[in-house]
Amino acid sequence: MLSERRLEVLRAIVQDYVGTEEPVGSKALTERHKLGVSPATVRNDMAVLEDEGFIAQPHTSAGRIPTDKGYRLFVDRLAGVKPLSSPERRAIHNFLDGAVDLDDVVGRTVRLLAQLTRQVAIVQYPSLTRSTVRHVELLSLASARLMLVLITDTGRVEQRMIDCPAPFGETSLADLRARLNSRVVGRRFADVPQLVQDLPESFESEDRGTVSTVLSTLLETLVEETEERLMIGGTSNLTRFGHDFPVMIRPVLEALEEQVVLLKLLGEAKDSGMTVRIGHENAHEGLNSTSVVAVGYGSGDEAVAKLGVVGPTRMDYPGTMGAVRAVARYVGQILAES
Amino acid sequence: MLSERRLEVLRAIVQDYVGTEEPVGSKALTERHKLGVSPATVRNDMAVLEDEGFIAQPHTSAGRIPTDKGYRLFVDRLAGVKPLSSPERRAIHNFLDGAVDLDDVVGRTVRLLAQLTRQVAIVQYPSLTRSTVRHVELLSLASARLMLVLITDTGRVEQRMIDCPAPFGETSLADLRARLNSRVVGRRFADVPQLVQDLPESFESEDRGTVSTVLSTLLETLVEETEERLMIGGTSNLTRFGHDFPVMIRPVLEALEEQVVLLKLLGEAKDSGMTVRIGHENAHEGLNSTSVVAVGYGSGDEAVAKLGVVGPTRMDYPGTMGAVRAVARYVGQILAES
DNA sequence: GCTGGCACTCGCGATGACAGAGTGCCAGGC
DNA sequence: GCCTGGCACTCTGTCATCGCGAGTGCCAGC
Repeated sequence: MLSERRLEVLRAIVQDYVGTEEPVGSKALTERHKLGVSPATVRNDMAVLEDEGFIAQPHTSAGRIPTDKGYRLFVDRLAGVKPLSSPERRAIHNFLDGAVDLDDVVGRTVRLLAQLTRQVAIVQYPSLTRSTVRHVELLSLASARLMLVLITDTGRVEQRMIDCPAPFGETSLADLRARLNSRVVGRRFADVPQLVQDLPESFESEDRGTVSTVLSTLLETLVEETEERLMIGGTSNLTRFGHDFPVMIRPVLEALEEQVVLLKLLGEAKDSGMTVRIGHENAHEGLNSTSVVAVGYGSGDEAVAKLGVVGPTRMDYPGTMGAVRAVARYVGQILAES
Repeated sequence: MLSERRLEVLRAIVQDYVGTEEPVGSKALTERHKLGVSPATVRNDMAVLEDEGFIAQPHTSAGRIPTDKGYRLFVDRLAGVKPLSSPERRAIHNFLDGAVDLDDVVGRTVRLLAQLTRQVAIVQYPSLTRSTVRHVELLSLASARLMLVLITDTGRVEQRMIDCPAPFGETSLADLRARLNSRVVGRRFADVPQLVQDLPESFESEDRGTVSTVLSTLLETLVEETEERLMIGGTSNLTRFGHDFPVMIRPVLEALEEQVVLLKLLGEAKDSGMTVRIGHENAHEGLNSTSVVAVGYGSGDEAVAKLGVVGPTRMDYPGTMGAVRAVARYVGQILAES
């Protein structure tokens, strides 16, 4: 077990390194922090911390920098979540309140988060899996061509074209529309399949083919759209990465372009509470020198999606976590209201 | 006027510089290209080209690199558009054919373009300005709450919530829906306002308020959505920029994050034919060291939106132009079919 | 267990020498 | 008049050297 003072030394190292981007030595530490001991003592502590793998020296006789393990300890035991300043709070409200639709909410959120944390922000669209159906609409575009529109409680709209096997009259259409809605409105996506299972049977035989087609398209949409979408922003903050960034930035940009990678990244985050993944804790290689701070957000108690930021392992964890949490909460509220 | 050979020298310089990324000297030129003259002669030609401002030397006694003006001449007079290879053509078809909806088409296009050109791709969503209305749908969500869904011929769907001033019956709703559609379906957005102008008058006085609200929301949607959306991709290709890229890349990433900037950028491109903007020809400062190749695309003869790529001024213009044009054509076809 | 002192290591920046690439110019040849 | 070969010059990039400063590890003493 590490003594109280050693932890204090680690905290000081992390804080200074995050601030200066330069390896921090024993003398500088005692000057900037009131540790109440001499540099020599700090050196001994540092030697221990290095043995334990919490810090490392880039070269012999340079200062120390925290390792991933060091950051981990810092996040878990030494750092709290820094609450936002009230101007920052106000900024969140002002910025998000003007949103007109879901795309807008997500877009604003991503920009806001990037700006607050000065890092790359990722916001997942509210997942359809846990959503409920607000409305299903069927439109007749041509005699044998329908359009299916699905509206969710999170304000998302999906549409699909349907080519019917046979012409489908307006009355049948109205009938199907009404029955469909009475069964699925307010229900969760997951429950829809069994709720509509027997619908075709109640129609005239000539219409059954079309009804089945419509239903299968609907179910397909539900499944397909569970593949979530997301939006990212603030990539220009990557230039803040460090001096050696040409080599670091490439794999990160590449990872950010792969939606699949990002979805997996967010997926790995815990459903509730904040998740911080540091450096090599990230499964994806390209992100081995980055940290990810992610949290779920949702309109009710349940998280419907996640959002977070990606930045250098050398980041201001308390501040970042504070911003991420605050934004997530407020987005949740916005969604609940709309 | 520049002699034939001088132009040939310029072409050789551009080609070599694009290939090697290094200032090209007279000796290297005569070795790699069969100019039929000695290095000394080429030196004289280079001196002239430099006087005219087509090439420059980074430092005294270094090789020459093309200036923006040099690239301009190259593009205008020396380079054709390189047709794609047939594997590339096939790739386009394979890649775009599987698209299921508009988002998907745009998403695939942007990825494809980034991959083909190895540069940053920008694809504008088909503009609603020149689009026509395929269908307008009105749904009643609650007694005094409606949802308006607008479907365009390019497959785009927009929805808006409407809070009615007074409850609105199902019959009135069906009535409004029918009349609205009979008037606007197949019409251009620009024509819609006058087509629906007198609609409220034909309704009962108690419903007029709601009808007006619906109409104004519809018109608002038409206008608002003329602010076009776009999608970008391939930002990791920015790392290919050059050696001095840390300083170049930052403003570019920043510019790419500003949709407004990009829309203006595409807006500056000619409506028909391909537009190439080189270096300082771009109005936006951050893009002064990049070139933009853009072209309109559309489902019919008319361009409904634009797409293009952003890359270093030192880019393979013929190849890039070929790829951009080919992709634009094929996307146009896809849109026309759907 | 903390502290001050001391010798040692190592990275970094400045300096200078050097090779290589490229230029401009000039005199001579076709 | 235009092209060519030759030559002197300039500049960059690289490499080795060197001294400084920061930082460490260890040890003896309190």
